[in-house]
Amino acid sequence: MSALRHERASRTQPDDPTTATRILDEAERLAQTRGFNGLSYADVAAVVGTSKAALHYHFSTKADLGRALIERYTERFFTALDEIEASDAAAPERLQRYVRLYADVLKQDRLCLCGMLAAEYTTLPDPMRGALRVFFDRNEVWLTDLLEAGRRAGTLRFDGPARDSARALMAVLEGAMLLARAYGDTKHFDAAAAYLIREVTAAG
Amino acid sequence: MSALRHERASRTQPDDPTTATRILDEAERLAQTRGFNGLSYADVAAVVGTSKAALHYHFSTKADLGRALIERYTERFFTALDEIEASDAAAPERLQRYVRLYADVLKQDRLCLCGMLAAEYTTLPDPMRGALRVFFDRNEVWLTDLLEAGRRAGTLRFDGPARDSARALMAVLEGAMLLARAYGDTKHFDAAAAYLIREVTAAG
DNA sequence: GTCTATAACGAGATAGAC
DNA sequence: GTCTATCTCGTTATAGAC
Repeated sequence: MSALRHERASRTQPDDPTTATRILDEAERLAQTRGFNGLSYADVAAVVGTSKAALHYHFSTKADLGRALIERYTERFFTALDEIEASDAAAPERLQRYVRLYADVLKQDRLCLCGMLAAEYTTLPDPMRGALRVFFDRNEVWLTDLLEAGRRAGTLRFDGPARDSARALMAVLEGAMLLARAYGDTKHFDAAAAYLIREVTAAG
Repeated sequence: MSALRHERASRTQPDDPTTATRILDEAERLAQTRGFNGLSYADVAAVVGTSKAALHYHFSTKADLGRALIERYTERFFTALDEIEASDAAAPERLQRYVRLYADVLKQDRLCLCGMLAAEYTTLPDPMRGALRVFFDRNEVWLTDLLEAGRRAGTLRFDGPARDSARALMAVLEGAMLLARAYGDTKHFDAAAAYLIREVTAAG
């Protein structure tokens, strides 16, 4: 028992839902609602029930915390994309499930973490900027592959390079979240998403 | 001469390009690049060449400054839209000119002021929130009217309510600016905008 | 691993002279 | 209308006890 506890304590990033994880959870929530600059160690510590100093033990600087946030978010997001990959759904259904990932975030009154951080881009420390672009690059690749497969199969329809459509798709999703939240009305998002899916889904 | 100077001094908001205007100019630039929360009185004062206290004379609180920023931006934006209205261009051409308004902002390495503020929405003082929604509401109305006119004339093509397409259009423009700036590459924006215009423009 | 205490700085805002 | 000076508060970050 005490041996086990000691083993946990000796790790810098425990994988059971302890302090570090709860810090990330609350920091993520705040970053998605108020932005990274609108997030303070004091806010996080208050909810987690610890002290500002304890936070600095786990994430020595705010830039470290921010980078960890993006990396965890990215991993979780692409785990969800892997599940879509693993299914036998056709391209339009996969696209809808992709859109639903964004819609689920918005339903929690949050923005996409990386969309929010993109707005704050010029004020972010360098390691965070790099991690952000990794997220968007991987999204672009995933979507581009999906669009090309759908076009080959005749289930998706669009003109021009698939990559351009992938970028437009990401843009409309990020932008629609932004506007929907300002209106406190997820229907703004749903309407924009439905429009995009309709445009890209082959008739019949 | 001294009478003239006195007349100017007696106004709270002079309409010649003096201090208040220069404050707004620089505050706007900072808000569009770093965000409203990333903008400080000290930053603005340094560029304008005055003091923080002088700023407080013109805009007693930061919320006042913010509201003034949005209102001036909105007026300027709709002045540009009025010019498009006044032209005899067809709907597709008008839409392209609308998109160009956004592209021009991005070329200055800025985001749409209101798109940026939408990301910071939850942290904004109430008067600013109201002013923001006025901007988006008026945009939605203007675009909806344009889309409906184009569909009637047979020059634009889209399914469903024009308002939904208007919202999707705004979303993709705001989102594409966000992503393009993170990549430091306006081509990201141009590709997304071109995709949207292509989808909505009637063939032939 | 977490605490108290505090350093060091920058923010928005105010007072009062000129 | 603008200045200097200052106040108060919140921020990130650190030191050192336990």
